[in-house]
Amino acid sequence: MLEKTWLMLDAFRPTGGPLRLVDIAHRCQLPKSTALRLLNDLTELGVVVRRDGRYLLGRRLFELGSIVPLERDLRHAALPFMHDLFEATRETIHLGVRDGLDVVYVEKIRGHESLSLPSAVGGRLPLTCTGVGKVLLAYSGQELLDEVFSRPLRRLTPRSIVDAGRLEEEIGQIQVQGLAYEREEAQLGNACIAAPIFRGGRVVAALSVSLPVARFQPARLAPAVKTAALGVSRVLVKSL
Amino acid sequence: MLEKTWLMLDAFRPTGGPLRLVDIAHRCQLPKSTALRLLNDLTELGVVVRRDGRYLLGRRLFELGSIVPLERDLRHAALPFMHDLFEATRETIHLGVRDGLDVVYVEKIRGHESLSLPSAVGGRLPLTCTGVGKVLLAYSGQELLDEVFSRPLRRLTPRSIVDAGRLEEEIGQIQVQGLAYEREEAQLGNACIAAPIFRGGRVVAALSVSLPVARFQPARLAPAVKTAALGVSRVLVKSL
DNA sequence: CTCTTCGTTCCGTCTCACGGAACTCATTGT
DNA sequence: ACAATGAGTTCCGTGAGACGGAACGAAGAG
Repeated sequence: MLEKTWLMLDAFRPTGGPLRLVDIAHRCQLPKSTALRLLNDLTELGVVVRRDGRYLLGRRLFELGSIVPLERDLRHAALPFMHDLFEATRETIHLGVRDGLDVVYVEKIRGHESLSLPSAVGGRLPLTCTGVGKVLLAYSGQELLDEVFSRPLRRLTPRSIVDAGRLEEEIGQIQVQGLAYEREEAQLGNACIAAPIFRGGRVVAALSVSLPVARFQPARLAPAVKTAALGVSRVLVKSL
Repeated sequence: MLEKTWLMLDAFRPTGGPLRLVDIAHRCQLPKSTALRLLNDLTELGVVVRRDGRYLLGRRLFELGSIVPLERDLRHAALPFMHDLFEATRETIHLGVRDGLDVVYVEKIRGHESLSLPSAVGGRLPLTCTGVGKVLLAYSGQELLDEVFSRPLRRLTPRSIVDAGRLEEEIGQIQVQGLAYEREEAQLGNACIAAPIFRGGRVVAALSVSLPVARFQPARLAPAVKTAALGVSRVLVKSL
């Protein structure tokens, strides 16, 4: 029953709702009566909320999610540097960690005129399609690389890297430069530059600047991103 | 059983762990064997995580919490203005909403040298002890005020307002000025100025600037906070 | 070496989660 | 006007599995 509950909550991805009863039941392959009962229970608990007949994820979930320790400490350490980076570049800043073969975005800073990205805090994208993901991949060791190469590479745009050789080469470059570039591999029109954040010798996260390809100037952005990522790494060493 | 599960997750407040089995069992008034079973289930689901014998809240919770729609839309609308405000003041910025008689912080921006506040995203404080809370209180209607006054006012510091008359008077001032001030009522050494965010004629949130009392200059901060809050209100009207 | 204290395992009891079926209520099509 | 569809909801008999007391093992503390 617990399993069913969390399956239902997952059904709310990626928007958090609003969803109708039947949709939820269908996505989870559950009988309507079962779905209804569980949703009623969850509503009573404040985990989901009902608004004009539809269900949405509720505040209790938000509150608990906000205090998840790993993410919270990382964000706490990284946010000031992300703000520095934002002020220096005026572009969208992302902080992401790895979970399996995905990158999960943990924090984001955007300006008024920000481009709309397929990423959102709490969202997932394939490691191989994003700057943040490629950095994490390049520093996470051989076993992970083997696993990535053991299945076909996912594609989000015509520019996504789907050739294993091409990716391998790029991973090598990233390891040398300490930086990853990405051009329209996650979303057309969008480019990104990313740098790794370390703790105790291992990558724990990555920082990136995303912007329209038209404005993409790697040489200008590279030092700023590197500096910021390094700053976060230094704080992490002390605090965690 | 659902209820027990969420009771257990609440036991992780406010830090998210790490907690020992017995502590969790004790906080929830559950037998050890029951607590163990549930924690095992939750661990398997990725909702909690086990690290050297202790339990912590896990990433699945973080991801789901991040996509809770109400909070997400509000944050999305407010963040650019919060950054403006941060750049103008270089002080800690908060965004909070009301839940019952508490304020729940939904977003926060802080600089490198930031003061450590009792607030954190996902954290709760009594409405009457914070700038954000007092603003929300002042614009949420009479029923809420009645409820607040129907029980003794909570105290966080020697300066917290515990006199009903005093609070009533201040509520009046807030309604006139469209701004709330707070001096060491939530934490000694800390002051704050807050302004309401509206949507469809009702308060939905409040924005605040927090800083050491020594640097507190209401006259300088007031216009910036008001402008930012107004900006958010305008965006909300369009988008939601 | 004994006394705690914590995590873990086991198992008999009985609750309550489960989901099929039937019902209501709009909405749509003919 | 009247079926027909598809939504949300209610009901209830069955049986899986949640429950928690008790006993066990391990690791410190004094």
